[in-house]
Amino acid sequence: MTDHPPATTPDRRPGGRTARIRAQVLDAVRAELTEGGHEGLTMEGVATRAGVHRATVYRRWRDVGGLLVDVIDAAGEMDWQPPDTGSLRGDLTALNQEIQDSLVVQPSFAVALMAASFHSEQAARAQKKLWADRYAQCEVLVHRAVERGELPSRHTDAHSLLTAATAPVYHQLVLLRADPDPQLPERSAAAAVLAAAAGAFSDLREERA
Amino acid sequence: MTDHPPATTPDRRPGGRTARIRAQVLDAVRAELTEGGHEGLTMEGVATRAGVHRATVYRRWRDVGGLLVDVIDAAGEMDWQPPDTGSLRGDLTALNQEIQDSLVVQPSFAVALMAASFHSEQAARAQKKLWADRYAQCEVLVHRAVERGELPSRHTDAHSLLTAATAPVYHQLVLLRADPDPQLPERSAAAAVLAAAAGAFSDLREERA
DNA sequence: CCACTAGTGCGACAGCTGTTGCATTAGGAT
DNA sequence: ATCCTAATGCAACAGCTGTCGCACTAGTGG
Repeated sequence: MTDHPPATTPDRRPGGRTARIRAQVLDAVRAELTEGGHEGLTMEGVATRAGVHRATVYRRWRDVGGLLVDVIDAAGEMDWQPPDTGSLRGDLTALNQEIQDSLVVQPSFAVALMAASFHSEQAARAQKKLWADRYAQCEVLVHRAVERGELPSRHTDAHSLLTAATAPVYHQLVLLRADPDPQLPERSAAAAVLAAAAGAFSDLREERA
Repeated sequence: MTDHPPATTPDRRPGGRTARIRAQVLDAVRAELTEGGHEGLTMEGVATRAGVHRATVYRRWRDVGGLLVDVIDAAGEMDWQPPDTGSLRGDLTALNQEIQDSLVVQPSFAVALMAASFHSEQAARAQKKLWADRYAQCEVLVHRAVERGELPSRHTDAHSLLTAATAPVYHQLVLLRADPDPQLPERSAAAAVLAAAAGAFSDLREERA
């Protein structure tokens, strides 16, 4: 067995007990993660909280990284919709507010996930994919703004604009660990919109499909 | 002994052997960190590489977090100067380029430090302080730009501007783990300058000293 | 040169982590 | 209802991690 156990794809026997134990374990992971951060995430602790034997957790998820991958994938499966307030600035502000809220809550599941994804290569890949999906979903905000005529050029790099708007929030709260600024979501969104209006993200050299 | 051993302040006996062992251990930490990332950082590995007994490392630095604090503090002690190219956009571009270079190198000591600072509360504090110092140093870029008349208002929040300029680089490379974009440093800097020129970071409500 | 002692090396130890073989249970199929 | 077997529980095990007492080395001060 060189490849991983079918943690995310319980094909063989999808029946009651297996699914039940998987749910118990994933719930335990989320609980441990939000309570004690990624530090408190132990195979032992998860097994105990889930009421499952250690060996079972080791066999199905191999290590902490495997648990995280499963949790991240589960998070990606829940449907999520970007805000729609009627204006680009409003949308980006709402998005930033949502991000800030998820990061400020103590304890923050989102922060724990980011921190933990540095532990495991698999978890990092899973989270990279999750984030790519979310940002791809958000590109519709930019397209709507272009259709409304809020942006000067049709050649606006949506991803750059979204990154410029949201990155400061993550940077302040995750990396710099600064105290949350209630005005940051709006100010960062506004700054990105102003830069976009000035053509900062116009993408004339690369036609992205 | 409830408080930590005087790892950073070897007051009692600053003599040859103690200082020599500290240097050996810190060198070993940096080497292990850059080679294997924060995953490969083990007390055992550091001790072996430094040619020192495990018990010595445990006694003086207590755990991996203690090692990281000492390394981060050492990194903060080396003097660093923000770029001075003659224009705000040039300065921010150069700064972003410097950041991107430090993050793109494989293996990246900077990324390993960030990842590792999620492990330990002490390391997180040390790095928060280091980053605050660096950003405070960079505020001179904004002040120079104001004096040159590149910015419309004297009330420009330097920290917000700097964050807006640099955050996307960190976000792309550290959190989103995207492939490095050689144009990102300049584009992000340009976007921040445009936003600042449009008054996005004017701070009229709070007079910061 | 000698005495003092902080700091280090050494080895043994407990506790924890992850693995493995075997017995048992429970979901699925005939 | 009964059998089949995947999945789990159980327990013993090796390996690693962190701690501690003791001996000794090497700065430090006289």
